[in-house]
Amino acid sequence: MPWQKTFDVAETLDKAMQTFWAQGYEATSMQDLVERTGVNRGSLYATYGDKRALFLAALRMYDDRMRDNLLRRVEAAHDPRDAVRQVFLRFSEVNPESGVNCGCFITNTALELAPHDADVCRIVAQAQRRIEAFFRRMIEDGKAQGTITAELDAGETARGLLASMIGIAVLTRSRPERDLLNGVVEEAMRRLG
Amino acid sequence: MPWQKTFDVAETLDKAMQTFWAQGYEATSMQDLVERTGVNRGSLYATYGDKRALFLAALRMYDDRMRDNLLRRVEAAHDPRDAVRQVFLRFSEVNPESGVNCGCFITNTALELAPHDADVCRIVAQAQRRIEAFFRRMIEDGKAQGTITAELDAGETARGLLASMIGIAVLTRSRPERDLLNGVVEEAMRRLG
DNA sequence: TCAGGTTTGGAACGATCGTTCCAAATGAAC
DNA sequence: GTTCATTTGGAACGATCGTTCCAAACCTGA
Repeated sequence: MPWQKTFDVAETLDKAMQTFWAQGYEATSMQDLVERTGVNRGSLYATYGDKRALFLAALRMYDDRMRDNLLRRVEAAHDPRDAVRQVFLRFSEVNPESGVNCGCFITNTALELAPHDADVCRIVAQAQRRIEAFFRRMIEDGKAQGTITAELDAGETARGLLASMIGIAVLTRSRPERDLLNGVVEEAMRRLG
Repeated sequence: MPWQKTFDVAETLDKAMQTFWAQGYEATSMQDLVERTGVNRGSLYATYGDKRALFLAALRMYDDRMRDNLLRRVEAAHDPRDAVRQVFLRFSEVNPESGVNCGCFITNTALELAPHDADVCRIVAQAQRRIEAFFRRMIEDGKAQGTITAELDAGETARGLLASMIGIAVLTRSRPERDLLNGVVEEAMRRLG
């Protein structure tokens, strides 16, 4: 196979992303990635660069999908109040595709790498700001439509929802109890009135 | 020094704990621990066992201190409402001793190891349940004293505060902005009425 | 003062880490 | 069919990982 690769670049990056997502950066070896993607060492290095570059590409892919496949679609398909709930449910419920819930890749990375890697920190912080802005916009829209309490401070409440969402992503990995996670979601929704 | 060690066992464990806390388990090598504690390899192994045992001892030490030096003291020194705020501030403000804020060791560990290590998961989940129970008790006491809104469901609100606290611990490492962290604390306190 | 058992420090182990390198395989272009 | 740029698979690199081991240093009890 000379003039074109024998593997799908995006599909392989997706498998690498799932591996990093589930195991973290340090706990994932290049050998793990070779086995999970089915692509050889040399090809991985030639295509994506070294381990850190591959991780950054995976993180950006996750970030892009969160923006395009989650926030955008949810905003288009639901009223503001339900849109917020849908985002929460995404992180509290088991992924129907993989059958497991690895929480949030951004949140996992925020704790493991953000304090020690400026490039990672920038991507993570930007993703968190985007979610915060999404919540704020939904709250403002909901207030305008009358489905969310008008007295709320949109900015402060959005920050609170962001923290709650992150908390859910963590609890999902340490206490995957349906009652607990649903309870946190309901408590968060109740703040919206 | 034959019949007694030349280093303080608890003090050395404290230094190891701070290293694991700041860097995580995988990113911390035994060589790091030797340098940070000033204790030699052989002594660390003879005293604490292997790396995982040392980590578990450090995690238990953190858990014990959170129970004895944070929750217990805060509960004794403040009214229920302020006690909740004090716990939040502990995780959102820079530690005056170390000069940095590494977030919450339990939360860091919840993401990195809890899904893949049953012993770690048990310690982490128990610590989280203890904080949740603390919040619930403070809410019930505050309701009885009239400083917290009587209409609140103590159990559900406590779960919400736990998630918010975890969110703060994560944001501290990825977006250490005073306005953001204070805002989340204020939003959480506002729920108590 | 001497003997005994414990701690200590550092050398050394095999395994695995991330990374590099290269001969073999490949299929489009001529 | 020949040529050739490119990919491929796996061997191999040095570094570092967690861990083990042991001679030397040491203080306590006799």
